[in-house]
Amino acid sequence: MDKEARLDGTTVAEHPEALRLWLRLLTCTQLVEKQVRGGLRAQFETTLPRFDLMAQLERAREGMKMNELSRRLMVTGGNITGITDQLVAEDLVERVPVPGDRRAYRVRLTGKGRRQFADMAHQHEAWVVDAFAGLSEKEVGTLHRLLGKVKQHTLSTLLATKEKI
Amino acid sequence: MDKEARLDGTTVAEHPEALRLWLRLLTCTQLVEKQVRGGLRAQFETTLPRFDLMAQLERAREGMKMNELSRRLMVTGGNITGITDQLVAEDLVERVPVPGDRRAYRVRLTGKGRRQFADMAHQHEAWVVDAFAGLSEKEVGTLHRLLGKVKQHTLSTLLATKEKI
DNA sequence: AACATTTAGTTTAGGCATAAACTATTGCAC
DNA sequence: GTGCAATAGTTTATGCCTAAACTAAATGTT
Repeated sequence: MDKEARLDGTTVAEHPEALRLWLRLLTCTQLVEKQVRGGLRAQFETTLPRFDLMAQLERAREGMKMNELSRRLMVTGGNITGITDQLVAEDLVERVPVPGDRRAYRVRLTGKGRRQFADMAHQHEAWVVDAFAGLSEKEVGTLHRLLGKVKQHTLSTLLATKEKI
Repeated sequence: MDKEARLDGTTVAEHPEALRLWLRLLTCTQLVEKQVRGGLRAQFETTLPRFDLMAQLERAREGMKMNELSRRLMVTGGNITGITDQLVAEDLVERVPVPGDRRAYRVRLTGKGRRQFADMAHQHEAWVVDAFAGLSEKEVGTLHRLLGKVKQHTLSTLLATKEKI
């Protein structure tokens, strides 16, 4: 049923716990993502990347530049171009020029986009709350804290790699 | 830098913790995945899906049927067809007929595939261990346990949805 | 002013993933 | 044994995503 089954004696001789943890983390993420993607598709005929992009814009009334979106969503610029093109075509988002820099523009939600996002965000929250409903409040806190440590550690080694410190 | 920035007051009025947790879970997974994908690409000129498929086969000496791979890796059959085709072309994997069922066959590692996988698995483990090096042994255990609860809960609601219980 | 570098965004080629339609075989009901 | 549903795997169309090459505009150096 899932990848955790992959584990066995020979591969994980030395640090089985880390590998097991990684596979479980991956499985959990995939399961929740599957729920969310399915819901977005079934109820709103949209996708997670489009939702994510709109979520970024929702709290930037002035809009956001492409490279900012790219950084925030942790995806490449070309990808942002593609998704933005779609959303523009459906009039959910618009490109507005940046005065003083003819290379750049800001992307921002249209009225239609803002309304549609509000609907989706509401449902989205419900799906996510469901996904973690098996945990107590305290457990949610613990999980958040521990993942915070993982994030910190990984981010710093990632930066170290890139900047050759 | 990452999606967690997405959060703000209006969207998460009721269950901010669950949403925050979800975004952090997603971020962690993406960060670790990025490390692993990058490593596989740089050092072995391969990809995570290919590695995952070979990992499944490594512990099935007789090989595995396509639909079994599909279930285990949680991806569609068509996808398995494509990845298997590539691996066959590189002689890392072979299709062997199943006696008594001319529709099916088993996919299994070749000698070359088995040797190459051993190398990769070794490196892979190192990357994963690194990713969680910021946690104590006890914290790893706690994280694993809590994610186990999430997995259980999500799996059961997912089954409930599919089977219309 | 002239030239190189950087920055903003797009395009292209290719891999991964899906859903849905398809082919071929199996096995069951009758 | 004929017909038909289920099963095994593939194909097709489409979308996400990346890296790398590209265009155009801005900036910095001399």
